[in-house]
Amino acid sequence: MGLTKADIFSKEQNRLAMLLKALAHPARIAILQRIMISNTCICGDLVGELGLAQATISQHLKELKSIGIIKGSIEGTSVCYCIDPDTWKVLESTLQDFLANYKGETVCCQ
Amino acid sequence: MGLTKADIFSKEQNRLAMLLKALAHPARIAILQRIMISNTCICGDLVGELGLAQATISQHLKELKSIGIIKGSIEGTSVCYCIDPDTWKVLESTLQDFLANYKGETVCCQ
DNA sequence: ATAATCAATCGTAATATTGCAATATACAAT
DNA sequence: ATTGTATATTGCAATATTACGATTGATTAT
Repeated sequence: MGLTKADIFSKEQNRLAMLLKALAHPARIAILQRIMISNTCICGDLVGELGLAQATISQHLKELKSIGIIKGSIEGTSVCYCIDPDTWKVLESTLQDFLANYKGETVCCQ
Repeated sequence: MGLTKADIFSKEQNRLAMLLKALAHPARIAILQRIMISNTCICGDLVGELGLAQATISQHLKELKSIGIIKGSIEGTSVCYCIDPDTWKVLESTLQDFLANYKGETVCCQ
């Protein structure tokens, strides 16, 4: 069908899946790394650096913004994007909780 | 176009994106949580619990398996799936590295 | 051998994602 | 007002994902 049955999963499961989905693209990984390293970001820089068209990068930025991972503010003639600390904290703790469920190797599947 | 331009990104960026993509679905989150909590897993159990068709769950398991997050072995009449410790470690450390790039709030975007 | 059970695969429909050219919008400088 | 510069949006084509019914293959019980 192509439509995720979100209603049969918990709010937390859906939220984590959506956050991960927003991160699950090399261009968005690269964009976030770039924002984190320079501790600021202007879209135009990315167009030159990433090798993707301006429309495509704008679209990826929009996706990251819509889920709340980044936020942007107009900085003179261009737009400054940066990580949203609150969402980032949620992401970190949610991921940590998820990963922490793993208790190490099992006795089966050997 | 719909085809990710994998060649313009680094191996690490592509690998992380692919791992996250494999996790980025509520059904796969739920499956992994179930495997982790019970410390073992049989596909049939999931069919009853998740509310998805057997074919769909089998497909999600295949996806997790193909990226190496889980591995399966035949356990009598059914198949036993469990977390692959090696891939899990890679996932944990790669994610940690990625998240650690964030140095906290910036001075812009206020 | 036959039936029963479990999981994988195939085929297909519906929907989502990726990427970009073209265009639009917003603002600054002239 | 016009031109330039930066980003957003639209429209579209190509491809990927999600879901499931139907079928197949493999194993166990009879």
